[in-house]
Amino acid sequence: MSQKKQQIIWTAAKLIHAKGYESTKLSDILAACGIGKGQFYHYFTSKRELGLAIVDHYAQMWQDELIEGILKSGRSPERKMEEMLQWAIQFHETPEKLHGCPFGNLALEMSEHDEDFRVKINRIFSDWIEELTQVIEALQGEKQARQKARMVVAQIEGAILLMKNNQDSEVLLDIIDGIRQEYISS
Amino acid sequence: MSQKKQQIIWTAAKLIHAKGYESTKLSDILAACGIGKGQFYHYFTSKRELGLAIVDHYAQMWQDELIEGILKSGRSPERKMEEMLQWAIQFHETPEKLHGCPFGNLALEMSEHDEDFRVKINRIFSDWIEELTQVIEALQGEKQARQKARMVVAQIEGAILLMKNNQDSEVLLDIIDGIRQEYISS
DNA sequence: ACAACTTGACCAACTGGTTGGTATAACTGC
DNA sequence: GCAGTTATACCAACCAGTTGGTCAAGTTGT
Repeated sequence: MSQKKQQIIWTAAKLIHAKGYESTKLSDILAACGIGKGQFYHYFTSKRELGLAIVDHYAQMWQDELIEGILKSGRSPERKMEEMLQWAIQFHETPEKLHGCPFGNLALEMSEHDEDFRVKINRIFSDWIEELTQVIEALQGEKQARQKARMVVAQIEGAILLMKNNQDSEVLLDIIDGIRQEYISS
Repeated sequence: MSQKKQQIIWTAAKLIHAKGYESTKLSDILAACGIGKGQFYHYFTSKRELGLAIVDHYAQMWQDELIEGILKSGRSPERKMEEMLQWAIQFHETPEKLHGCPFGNLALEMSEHDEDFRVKINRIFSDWIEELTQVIEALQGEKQARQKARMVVAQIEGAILLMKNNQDSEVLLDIIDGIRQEYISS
């Protein structure tokens, strides 16, 4: 993949994260990338292809940072949990506006209308839940570990949603603290 | 408010819930309502006015069913919690496609781009958290009751998000069951 | 008669995608 | 080295259809 194509994906990813897929028009993307439409279509066959590439882009980031970098690391389960919580804060709490979670946003926007989007996003969540299940087993044993992993993932995603609605990260921090108390400080 | 206006709001609410605000075009709404564009503009000054009316519509529904009907009822706190969980399932799990939570969906779509939407939606979540705090105080005491209420609301919203992404309600049921075990079966 | 309701053509701007063409870089054969 | 060829990158006008909103006119109900 060419450098230019990567750049377009990166730039468009930020736009779509901020505004959503449908609300981000091709003209917005072209302007932000500083390219013409013909050039865009040289690299992508459609806006949809770009959208899916953006999901892959974020998926790779999460795979590297969260799955491989934290949950599959050799560190202790307590450490993993704490790092995951810190990562969730860091990833989603930016100095400017609070856009929410790219996967959560796209899941809600696209899941019913585009199966390819839904499946890609679902894979991310499933991987997260799967790896977190292992961490929770190590922390509290096998009993209902998967259910708990699901609950934690849901809680983080829900917290991010509330944060976005509040346009204030305090609620995310509060909820993350509650999760921490339940899994690490006990 | 006239009967016809109510009908338009009701019909459009279902559409926007299913497809999102931006993706639901005025022409979709007109077709579903069986009215002309001029007629639409007789009742609403803009699509945005309709959108806000739809938020009010759902807010009233939640106020009646969830806040007044469950959380502020005279029943025991255990009963209230259980009914809230049942309500959350019932409200969001429909036989057809799983659209997710109207407030969650709109919160993610509109919070950064329309302050009036954000504020209205935020009021719903705040009311919910406020009333749930009282219930949790009655169940487990005052210690960190608000944090816990926030955690439960986040968890339900996150669970709905995962359900939508999975297009399968099993994950919602699993997480609701986990919440139940934490607050009622203990 | 008049307010409320309804109609549907019209509007300018916008939408994602198409197209023919130009510019530039890389390659090939002499 | 250089002209010619090919491949890649880039441009912007064009396209048909769509978008939310406007408007003059007509119909219905009281």
